[in-house]
Amino acid sequence: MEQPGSQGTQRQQLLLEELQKSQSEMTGQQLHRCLEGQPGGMGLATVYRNLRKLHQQGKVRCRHLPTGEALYAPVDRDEHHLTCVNCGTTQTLQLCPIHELKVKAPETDNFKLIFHTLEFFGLCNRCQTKG
Amino acid sequence: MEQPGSQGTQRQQLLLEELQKSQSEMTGQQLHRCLEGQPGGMGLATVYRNLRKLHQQGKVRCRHLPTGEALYAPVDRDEHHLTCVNCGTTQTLQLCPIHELKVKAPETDNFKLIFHTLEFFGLCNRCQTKG
DNA sequence: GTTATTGCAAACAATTTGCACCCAC
DNA sequence: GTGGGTGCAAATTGTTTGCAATAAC
Repeated sequence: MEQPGSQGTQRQQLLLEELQKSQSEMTGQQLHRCLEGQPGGMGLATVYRNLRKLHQQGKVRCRHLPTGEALYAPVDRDEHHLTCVNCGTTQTLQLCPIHELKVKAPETDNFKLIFHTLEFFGLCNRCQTKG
Repeated sequence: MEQPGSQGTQRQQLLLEELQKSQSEMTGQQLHRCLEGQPGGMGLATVYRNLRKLHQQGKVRCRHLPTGEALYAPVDRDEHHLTCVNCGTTQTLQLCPIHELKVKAPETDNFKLIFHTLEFFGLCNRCQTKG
């Protein structure tokens, strides 16, 4: 298993930088397109392989759209999402309520927490009034 | 848009009951297999169509395995998960830290919260010692 | 040299869709 | 009879894998 502190391979580093640069979360496909042509361009398979490794190293977090696409973001970007179950639009929530709270549970005793994902679902303003 | 309070169709009700009955989260495939043969048995397409509707009505929550499969659970079951990024095993966390905390953010003002998903990632006991 | 990483194309699997049929009202 | 819900099978799509070539150390 790759050690947490390691830099990772060049390609992994590149993906991570690309994600850091981006304002928003990116899919594997987007990362692939985005790096295409560039000197560091890489095949789709490599993109996915490295995204998985980055996730295993706790450097990258992902969530899934209803379409099944995975959206990736660096874990150090501490933001979460508000998604409308009706229209599917998402807004970013800068605040993270978890960090104001100690997670205290017997289950976490033997578990080394690295990051978490938190997503709120509900109805956006538009959909409330439309409904 | 279906109203939040509605009972939904018979099939939706059946799926919801099946999920309530189950101790653990279920995939679409499992629900399909599980209902097959039974009088209420339904095609795979119908299972997915109705799961989507249940999610839109805020009655069902889902999270995705690294494999891309979606796991469904009733929203009223207030549990979350602890997933090991290395071996992928998951434990259930009965406590929900969010409920002890008011989510106070400008973004949530016009948003009607229905439910949320929260998942912790890190290293389980085994993988910590192995690494 | 040995081992891990890559690219390509083929394979995979979960999910979605087209369409004809059926049911409820 | 009209509109929505359903089953089936086909199509779609994101992701993974096999394998030979390549780069890392």
